[in-house]
Amino acid sequence: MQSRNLLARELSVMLKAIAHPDRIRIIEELKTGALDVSALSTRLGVSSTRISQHLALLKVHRLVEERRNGRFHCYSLADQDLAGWILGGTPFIERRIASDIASQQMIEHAKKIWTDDAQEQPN
Amino acid sequence: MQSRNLLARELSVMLKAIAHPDRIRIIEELKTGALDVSALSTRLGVSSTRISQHLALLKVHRLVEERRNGRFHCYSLADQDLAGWILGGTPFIERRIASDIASQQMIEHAKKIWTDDAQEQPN
DNA sequence: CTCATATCTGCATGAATACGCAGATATGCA
DNA sequence: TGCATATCTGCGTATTCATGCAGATATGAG
Repeated sequence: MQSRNLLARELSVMLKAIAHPDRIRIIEELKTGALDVSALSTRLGVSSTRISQHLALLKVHRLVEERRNGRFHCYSLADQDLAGWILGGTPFIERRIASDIASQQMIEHAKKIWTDDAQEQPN
Repeated sequence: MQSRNLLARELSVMLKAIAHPDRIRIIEELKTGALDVSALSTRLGVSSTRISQHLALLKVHRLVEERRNGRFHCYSLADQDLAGWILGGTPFIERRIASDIASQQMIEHAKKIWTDDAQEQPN
C-alpha cells in the first residue's frame, strides 16, 4: 500500500514535469537526436529563454541530458523508451480530438437545422 | 506543425489532469472495476470530499465515467487502454526509485567511510 | 582583451492548483 | 415528513506554475 503511494507520487512528479505543451514538443523533437537551445527555439517558435527554462526542468527530473559542445548546449533524451511511452499517449488524444470535432460538427449541424427551421417557420 | 502543437496541447491537458498522486491511485483502483466515492476514500485514506473533487476533475476530462446507483455514485474508467498506458509508466518510475535508493546508499556509505576516517584520524 | 553569440539565472507578477471547511443536494428508510 | 447517509459545491487560503525581462556567464573569434 505504501509502495503504491510512493509510486503514484513519483509518477505524478514525472508527469507534472512533462505536462506542458512546449515540453512535450521538446521531447518529440529530441526523439530523433540531440538539439541545442536555439534549434529548439526556432523549431517550436518559442523564446530561447523559455526553452532553456523548460530544459532545465526536464534535466532536473532526469528526462533529458545535457552535453556541451563549445558554447552550444546540446540536449538529448535520457531514456528513449520513456519518450516512446509518453508519445504513445498521442493516439488517445487523436481519438479525443476526432470525437470533439465530430461532436462540434453535430452541434453545427443542429444549429443549421435550427436556423433553417426558424426561417421556414418564422415565429 | 500546427497539428503537432494542437496534439501537444491536448496531451498536456490530459497529463495535467492525471498528474496527481491521488488521481493516479484512483485510476489504479478503478482498473479492476467501478467503485463509489466512499470505497475510494477508505482505500486511499483520503477524505471523500477530496475524492469527489478528484473524480469531478477526471470526469470533466473524460477519463472516468459516472453511473449512479441510488445514493451511490459509481465511477469507472472511460477508457481501459488509456489507463493501461498511464500505468505503463510505472516501470520507469520503479527504475528511477531504485537508482535513487542506490545513490542514497552510496551517499550513506560515503558518509560512513568519512566518519570512520575521521575517527581513525582525528584532526 | 573585447565583442558577439548562446544560454542561464534571478526576480516580479499573474494564473492555475490544491485543500479543507461549511453548507447545499439527493436518496432511501422509518 | 424527518433523519441519516453519500456526494457535491462554493469559497478562502496557501502553494505551485508559467512567463517575460533584465542582467549574469561562458565561450570562440579577432
